[in-house]
Amino acid sequence: MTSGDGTRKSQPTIYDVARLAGVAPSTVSRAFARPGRVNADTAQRIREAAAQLGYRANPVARALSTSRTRMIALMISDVTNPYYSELIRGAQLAASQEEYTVLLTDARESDVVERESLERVLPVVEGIVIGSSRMSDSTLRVIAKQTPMIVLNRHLAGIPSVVTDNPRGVRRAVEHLGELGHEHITYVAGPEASWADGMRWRALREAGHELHLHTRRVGPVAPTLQGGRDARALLRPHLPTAVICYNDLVAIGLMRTLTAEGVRIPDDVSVVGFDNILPAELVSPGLTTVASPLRTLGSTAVGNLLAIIRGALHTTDKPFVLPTRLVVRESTGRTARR
Amino acid sequence: MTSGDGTRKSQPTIYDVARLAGVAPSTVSRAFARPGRVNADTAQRIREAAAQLGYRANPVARALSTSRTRMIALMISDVTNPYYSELIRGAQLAASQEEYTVLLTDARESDVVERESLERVLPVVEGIVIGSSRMSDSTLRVIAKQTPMIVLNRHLAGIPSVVTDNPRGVRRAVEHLGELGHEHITYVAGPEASWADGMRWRALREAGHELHLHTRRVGPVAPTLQGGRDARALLRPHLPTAVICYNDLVAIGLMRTLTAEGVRIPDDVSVVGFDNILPAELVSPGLTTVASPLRTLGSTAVGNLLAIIRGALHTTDKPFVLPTRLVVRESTGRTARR
DNA sequence: CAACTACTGGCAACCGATTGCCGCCGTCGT
DNA sequence: ACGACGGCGGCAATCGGTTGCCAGTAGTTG
Repeated sequence: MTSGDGTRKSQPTIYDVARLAGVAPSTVSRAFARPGRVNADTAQRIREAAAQLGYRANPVARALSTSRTRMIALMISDVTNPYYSELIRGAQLAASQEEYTVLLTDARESDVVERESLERVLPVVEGIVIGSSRMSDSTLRVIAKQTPMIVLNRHLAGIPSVVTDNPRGVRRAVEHLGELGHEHITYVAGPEASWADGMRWRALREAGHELHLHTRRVGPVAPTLQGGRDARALLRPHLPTAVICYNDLVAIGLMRTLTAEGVRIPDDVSVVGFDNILPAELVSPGLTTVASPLRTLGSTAVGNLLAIIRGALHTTDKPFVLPTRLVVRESTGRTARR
Repeated sequence: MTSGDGTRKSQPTIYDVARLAGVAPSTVSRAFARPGRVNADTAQRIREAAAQLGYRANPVARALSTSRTRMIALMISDVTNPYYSELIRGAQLAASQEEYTVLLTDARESDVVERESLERVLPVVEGIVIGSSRMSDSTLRVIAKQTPMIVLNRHLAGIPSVVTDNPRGVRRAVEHLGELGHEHITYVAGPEASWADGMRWRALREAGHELHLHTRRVGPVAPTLQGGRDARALLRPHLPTAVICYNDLVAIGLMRTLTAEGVRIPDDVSVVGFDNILPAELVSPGLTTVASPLRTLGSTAVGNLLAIIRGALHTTDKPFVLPTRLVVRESTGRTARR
């Protein structure tokens, strides 16, 4: 009972090529894998035979004996989040440059799914980039012991990471609000487990202190549109004039809720987000945000990972820091309120 | 010179388990693969030994002899496009239900990249879902001959596909505009290679004819925000009162350009998009759009593909049609103009 | 009691590449 | 003339499972 498709004819193997070229299979293998090891004429004959048969090396067989699959995993918590679009793009970019394939594992915000897909994928990949994860530091360390790993926007002693320069970004945002005359800034916090959240709040406190602005923290809320809607309630009874949100989705959710109430942005409230995802540019008013170099984040993570796999880069403890940039749009301005 | 990571200790194999349990490796294999084939007591002993060693079957080795990798490919032209977020999610959902892994191949809108990543991925997967592709029908047919394939929103005789019910959706949109008093509808066309584009325009013509509305077609434009901006010029000299765009991105791009010019939406122009991607809900005014069941599209495609691989589903020629739904938001209304 | 069957477990041959080691051959040095 | 050596190709083991086939045992049947 063959499955319903057309004849899936078996690909030619190294043995077929060897027979046609009149050499041993091992010679065929070497002809492709180590140039120079085989006599130029022989190699030429082999290449012709291979071309004639349309031979392509079977990656599975190769992986079995070399245990190099040329695949890496990229683990994220939610493909649906626009934050990851550009990140994935960057990762793919860097991977395909070295002829690697990236296996996307989407945890769908569930730790069960995360564990399962990780287990399915781990034995197949040569390394893994943790874009985001619900797993504990210790669990991650266990995994890192088995396979090369890079972590994004999170700090784990002994495990290489790539992070964005939150302090600088926050600083710029605070300066911007300060220049607009705001004296109080409220931070809408994201998930407590988020390392970036801690960084942002701390940086905000410090910047506020230096620039003589009052800071306050509310939350945490979920890092989603809904989280932003939920944040509205946390801003009672006195709506602040300036709000910095954990990320763009939260900021957008909040803006929409406020706008629906008749609150004017930026006249009544200025709102700032983080990351600069695509929708930040599309909403009205456009969202002022601390932009992360999302694509670069993905590509340097993969680049570093491949370097480690290659043995070219030594597992450095120091996080690799990527610069941020304040993108000013229309969601921030002088307050019309007293 | 080992690479910089911790000791990547080799996983235990069936040979280790066999030794510990005092049986032959083949028995271990059978104990897991065919329940009942091995005596219950023996199987129990083997399971204990495996647990003790923390044995996990090596998927690469298994794939070599069975040529079943439990991986499928999902090919799309641009991960960055929000259209694919939900689609990917749906695909992952269906795949993980049957313990399959999906390999995302992002063509980055380049045929070279598309070919390369496809070649890298094809020998490894058991089947492929074409989410979008620049490849010609004949090229796709060649590939379909080698491996099970499902195509989305495109029709290829002899190759199973999953499509959205464009005619019905268009019909609803036209009725909606008709009810609002519009008498002329302009269609901003997408890429000529797009099968969906042809469907939409044809359905629009027909619906317009039946409902006694005038229809016109401009374009084509790229299926992106920029395409939408470009579309503005095509609407001169007389701005129509109602525009249906190839997809949401085009619609949003167009709306932004118009709004920047001071054109009021929907008072001066009503705009309708297709697909109902996330930003459609976020922009102001909210975009009225013919929603595709994106997640379902992804999951049924993968579901059908796996059924074909399993041999359970026969390669049907008939496209699998998924219903659309008109989502009315604020971008459509009665025209204030004469 | 012979014959037949069902149940189990082992042997060994794959799947398709990679690679250590050996041997053949021709060349060069002394 | 003989040994050393470099170039090149083949042999065979290996990666870790899967599976067809066979044999031994026990239970059943006539």
